[in-house]
Amino acid sequence: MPDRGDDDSRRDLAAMVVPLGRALIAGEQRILDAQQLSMWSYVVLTALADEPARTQAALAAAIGADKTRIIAVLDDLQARRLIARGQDPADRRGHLLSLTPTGRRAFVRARAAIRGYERRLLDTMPGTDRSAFLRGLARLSAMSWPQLTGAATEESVR
Amino acid sequence: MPDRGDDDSRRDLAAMVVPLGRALIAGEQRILDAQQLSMWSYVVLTALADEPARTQAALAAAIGADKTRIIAVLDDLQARRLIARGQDPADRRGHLLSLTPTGRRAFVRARAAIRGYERRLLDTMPGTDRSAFLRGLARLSAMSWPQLTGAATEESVR
DNA sequence: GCAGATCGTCTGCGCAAGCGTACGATTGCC
DNA sequence: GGCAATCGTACGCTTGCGCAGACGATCTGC
Repeated sequence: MPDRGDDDSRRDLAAMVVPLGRALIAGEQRILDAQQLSMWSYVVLTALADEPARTQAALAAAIGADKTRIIAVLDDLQARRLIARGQDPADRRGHLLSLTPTGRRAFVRARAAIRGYERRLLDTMPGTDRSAFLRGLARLSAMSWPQLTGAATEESVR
Repeated sequence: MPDRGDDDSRRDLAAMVVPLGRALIAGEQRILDAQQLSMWSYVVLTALADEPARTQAALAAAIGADKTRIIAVLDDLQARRLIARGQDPADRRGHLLSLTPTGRRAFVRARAAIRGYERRLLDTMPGTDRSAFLRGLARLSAMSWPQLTGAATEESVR
């Protein structure tokens, strides 16, 4: 007999995931405030730490943001010498975006603080649950948007 | 040696949880559209199915909504005979809120559709991971807001 | 070398949500 | 019996976000 017992009583997935997301955002915002970073700034730094971007449009697409809404963020980060916004000699329309050494240090510091915060939360649960939780979360979050939303109407996901 | 290997490379919790929440909302919205229900309507029905409310303010507080913003929702649900908004003989200021039989049927139908959707998503992962994932998620989402956000600044969570 | 696409920037619209205020009706305290 | 508090309702303000359009500068295909 499959353990469907908890299925009827448990709350909806969205009813747990969404408020949790809100709380995580609020908690991380606090940490980032201490580092004078906004959430968007941190997302940008994360993306650029992964790899530099050849255009702002590409960066915006990579982080799922509106291309017009990251301009102010980039302006700020550039003014604080955390990123470099250089001319692309091969295409003078675009801007080459990369982290400065200062920017990379700031990012590493911010991420360490955030990782510490998350670790404190995750350490609330047993170790085996924690890794399974992270594995499951990663799997779901790796699914594409059409896959995730499409399962609402189509009959098979796999 | 603890398995910290994935910790340095994995994405931030919030970066996985928040988009997942958005996708879940979008998927469930699709389902609810088919039942002519909004997300707020569904949340209200869920709360009232659990137990009737003695005042609108209590209901709003229970679902974490603004008391002024559920008025239109209640108006609509009442007009469609899904909820009953009766006068409280003991306190003529408040309204007794409860599900009508029709409302309960609509709720059960909607929840079944949503559960099916979530099951299709969860069945993507191995069974053992699934239950651990749900357990961990439930644990995190059961933590209070001050607990979740406070871990950002304070040193102990437990 | 010209037409059409792309890039960064600016501006404005629309929507949803939270928050505060106000107000009449009503209740409970003392 | 009077005063503060509560309930439901309406209104407006503000913030954040997505989306769209426009513009000059620039690149690419042909």
